[in-house]
Amino acid sequence: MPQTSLSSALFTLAQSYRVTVREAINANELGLNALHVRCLHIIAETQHCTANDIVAKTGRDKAQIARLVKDLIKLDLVSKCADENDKRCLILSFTEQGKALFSRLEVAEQQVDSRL
Amino acid sequence: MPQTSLSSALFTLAQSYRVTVREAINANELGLNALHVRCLHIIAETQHCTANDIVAKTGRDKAQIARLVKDLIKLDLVSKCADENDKRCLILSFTEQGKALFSRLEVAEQQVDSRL
DNA sequence: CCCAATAGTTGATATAGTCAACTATACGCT
DNA sequence: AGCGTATAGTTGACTATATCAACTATTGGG
Repeated sequence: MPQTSLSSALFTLAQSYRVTVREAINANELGLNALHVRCLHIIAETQHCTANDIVAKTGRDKAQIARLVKDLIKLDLVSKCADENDKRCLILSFTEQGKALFSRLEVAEQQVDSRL
Repeated sequence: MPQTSLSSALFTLAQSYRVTVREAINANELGLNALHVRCLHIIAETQHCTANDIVAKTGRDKAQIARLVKDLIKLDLVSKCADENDKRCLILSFTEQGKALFSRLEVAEQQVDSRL
């Protein structure tokens, strides 16, 4: 690890992460990118996750998130359903396929993790 | 730190890094992005750095690197000069301005680093 | 009931990344 | 030397990502 402690390590790690993840899920075949993956994580770890939660956690533009989520829905990894109490909010949750893909993802990530 | 050990930490860290760096150098004003910064790092840490070295270390397309380097030169942060022994190779080095900016960058990165 | 605020969507546009073709120089061979 | 091939870098055309602004639908508070 070179003198430029953090940044180089960070870049290297991120790159290694990306490669591993892409292989684990069929990222290329499905047309998924790093942000799609990030969305999946947030959906997984957030109770009653909405698009707006993803916007808040990623700091990205809501238009972009709307389109990413649309992709995930089109791939049948995620489904959305209006909140009973507030019909503006669309709660996102995994489909069975989505759950399966996400667990493959977690395995892959632990591989990177253990390589540290 | 949540259960999804690595990836979340990585994303959070990367985001924190980006924000700090952007503020440190006038990234927005200068029109620099994360990859420009990465290029600066590689130029700093590589002896007789060429565009090709950057391509090798980042794994990015050489067209993209060519354009990033062109930006850095236009901003007068970096200068290029043909290698005596092989005139195809254009050696990249910091200008005085580039050095100044890079040291601000290093300070900012150490802030993120110490926040760990 | 009206107004301001919020969640999400869409269209237009800007920025970043990729692929293929090209120029110029260098190297190895006979 | 002269030829073919490899390499460094540049450029143009294209695709993918990201951003901005305008819009709809719903909500909550006077």
